[in-house]
Formats: sequence, C-alpha cells, structure tokens
Amino acid sequence: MPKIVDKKQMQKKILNAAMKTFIKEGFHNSTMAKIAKEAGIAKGTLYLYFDSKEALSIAFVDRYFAKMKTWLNQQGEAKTLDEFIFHIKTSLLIDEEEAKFIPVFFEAFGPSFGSEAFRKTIADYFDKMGNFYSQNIAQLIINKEIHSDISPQTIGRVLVSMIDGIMLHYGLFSQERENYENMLNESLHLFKQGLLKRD
Amino acid sequence: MPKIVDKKQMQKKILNAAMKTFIKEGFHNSTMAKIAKEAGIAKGTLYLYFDSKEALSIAFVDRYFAKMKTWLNQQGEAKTLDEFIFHIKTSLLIDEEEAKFIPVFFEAFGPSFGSEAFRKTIADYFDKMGNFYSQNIAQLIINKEIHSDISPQTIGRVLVSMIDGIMLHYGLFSQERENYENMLNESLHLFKQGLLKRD
DNA sequence: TATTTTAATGACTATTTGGTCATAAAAAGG
DNA sequence: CCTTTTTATGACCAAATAGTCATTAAAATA
Repeated sequence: MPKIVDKKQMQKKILNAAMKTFIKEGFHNSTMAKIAKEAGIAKGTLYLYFDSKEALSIAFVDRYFAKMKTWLNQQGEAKTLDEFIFHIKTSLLIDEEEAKFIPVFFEAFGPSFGSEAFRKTIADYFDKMGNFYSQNIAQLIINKEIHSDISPQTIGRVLVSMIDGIMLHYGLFSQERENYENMLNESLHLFKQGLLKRD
Repeated sequence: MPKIVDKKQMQKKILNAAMKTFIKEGFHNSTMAKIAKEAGIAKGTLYLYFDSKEALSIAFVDRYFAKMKTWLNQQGEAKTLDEFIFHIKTSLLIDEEEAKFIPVFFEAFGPSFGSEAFRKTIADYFDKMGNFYSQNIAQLIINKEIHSDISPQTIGRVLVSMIDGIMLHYGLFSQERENYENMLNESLHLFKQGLLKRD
C-alpha cells in the first residue's frame, strides 16, 4: 500500500549535497533551494527530511564530529604519563588535508556561531573530550604519575582548549609542517613538565 | 552657511552602537535599522557615514584589532617567571562583555576566513604577540628563571595558540565565570611548572 | 488493476532587510 | 531673518529566501 523510502539514506544523500554546495558556494550563499537542486530533489522534499536549515546544519556538523567521537571512543586509557602525552600527540597530529578543512569550517559555519544550538553541539563534543582526559588524569593521579594538587575535571577541559588552540592556529595560519611538529614537541614537553609528579 | 558635523566622531558613535547591537542581537540579527536606532539616528543617516553594512563591518574589525595592538605595545617585559605568568593571566582575564563578542566575531567574520589576506591580518597579530612572548622568555632564560632546553621562538608562539584556545573556548562555549577562573589558575599553574627551571 | 498510503513537487506566501531618495531640518553667514 | 549648503529623516522599494501546502506521483498490496 504505502510508498516507502529509506529516510536515513535520503538524509545522507542530502548531507552529501549540502557538503558539495557549502564548498562550492560558501555556507551563507547555500540556499535550501540550491542544496535541494544539488541533491536532485525539490525544495519541498528537502523539508520532509530536515525541518529547517538550522536542523540541516546541525546534522551536518554532527556527522562531521561523529568521526572524531568514534576515534575518541576507541582510545584506551593511558597507564603512564608518557603514554598520556603520546595520546595527546596523536590527537594533535592531524594530517595536512584535515588541517586545510579548518578554514573551510569557519568559512562555512562561522555564521552558525550565532546559533545557541549550534554552539551547544560543538561544546558537547569538546566536553566529551574533556571528560575523557579528566578520567585519565584522575587515574594517573592514583597511579602517582601526576601530582595531586590539580583538579582532573578542570585540567582535562583546559587541556582540550589548549590542544584545540594549537590545532586551530596550525589550520588557520598555516605554519610550515616542520614548524608545527616542533611546536607540538615543545608544547607536549611543557604539558608533561606541568603535570609531572615531583619527588 | 553649511551645517557642519564631526564625521569621525559620528563614525565612532556608530561603531559603538554596532558593538552593542552585535553583542545583544548577534551579527546576523543586527540590521542597519537596529544599529541606527541604538545610535539614536535614522537609518538614512547611518548610510551617510558608512556606504554599506560590509563597510561598517570592516571598519569595526579594524578598530577591534587596533585596540589589541595598542594594548600589546603598552606591555612591559616581565623580569621574573611569576611576573610573566601574571602577564599571561592579565591577557586571559578578558571581561564578560569582551567574551560575549567572540561568537559574534566568528559569526560576522567566519566567511572571511576563506580569504588569505584576512587570515594574514589576524596571523600577523598573533605573530606579533608570539614574538613579544618569545623575547620575554629569552630574557627569562638569561635570568635563569626558565630552564634552557626550550626554544623561546617556538614556545612563544605555542603559548599564544594555547592562550587563544582557552579564551576562545570561554567565549564560544560560555562556561561559568567562576569555572573559567578555576581553569585559568590551573592552566597558569601548568604553564609555570612547565617553564620552571629546576635545580 | 484498483486502492490506499506515503512521498514528491514547486509555485506561492510571508517576512525580512539592505539600500534609496524626496523632503525636512539645522546651521552658518550675509 | 533670509538664503544656501549640509545633514537628517523614515517611508518606500526591490531582492532574497525560509518555509508552506494543495496537488500530483509513486509504490505496495489485495
């Protein structure tokens, strides 16, 4: 009796079209009509799968961060400070392709920072990352690898901010790769010295 | 014969109104009409002083960075590590009003990150800040306040990235003020321990 | 194939808003 | 106080675009 469509498949198709349109036109010139056309459907159809442009944007960003969340969930807990520092280094060593997407991200979603919902989506991701670090730091304090006069909750979230800052500056201001790796080593050294338990 | 008005004074007044409106409404909801109203003038009058909304935005961002550069130039060199850390704390302790402007900045100028020239303008500012820190760190190494196995040039620029990261996360993800100050203290402690010369 | 239910369509609406312009007001000097 | 020049005003216009809805198409099943 009823016509049946794979909703998720359709949303995926639309999100792919959105990506193409965003890259080609810039985010704020990407009208719902253009995105629909790129997906090969009518505007009304698009609204059957996303209630609003904001909903579409949020779904887009969600998918963008999904990969990183998956990566995060795969990470095991570090048992030593060195291992912990290595974890951080791994998360900072994004490849050059990924770095090039950072300015595009701001170009595309800069205007979205006006939306509370949008900011919350991103904030949730960083909070999750912060909690991951916090738990690990708490464990490392128990293991007596890290000195105990710091708050794991606070320093975990701070670490995320600092790491993000380093990554953003790399992506936005395109320092040389070699230079970036120097900076990584220096900052990781600083992190390690800052966290180290002294006897 | 002619009625005469101080153009610069008027532009300043309008830019102040724009700032207020941007913070209150966000950039995209700040219509020229609202800005004019905030400035206590008619919309048509506003267009006598800025040819377009874009012209207004550019004037606005120019003024924003000019202030920060002035602030930077006024800073003296720290003689001790504690003084240096205090410097950093001062630069991180932006007031809540300023923090509220951060999302507005990305909202308004996010799309500009597609422009190489725009990124360079901002990069120059951060480089200037990085050099300031580098020079101070070099001096502190001479003063034997900081251990000598780090590169002042590199760590100066890294510090700027990390500081910027902390500030951005505060502004964008609006943590509680008290929480932010805790984070500041924790991260400054980490910086200090990381930089400290050990005997 | 007829029936039923869901999906697709795109012209249309409602609203928003950057920018204009004819008119009015203000100031300065003769 | 009249004239001239500059400045101020806000109703108005045109364009853009998010979102709607009556109508049509498609698919699944009996």
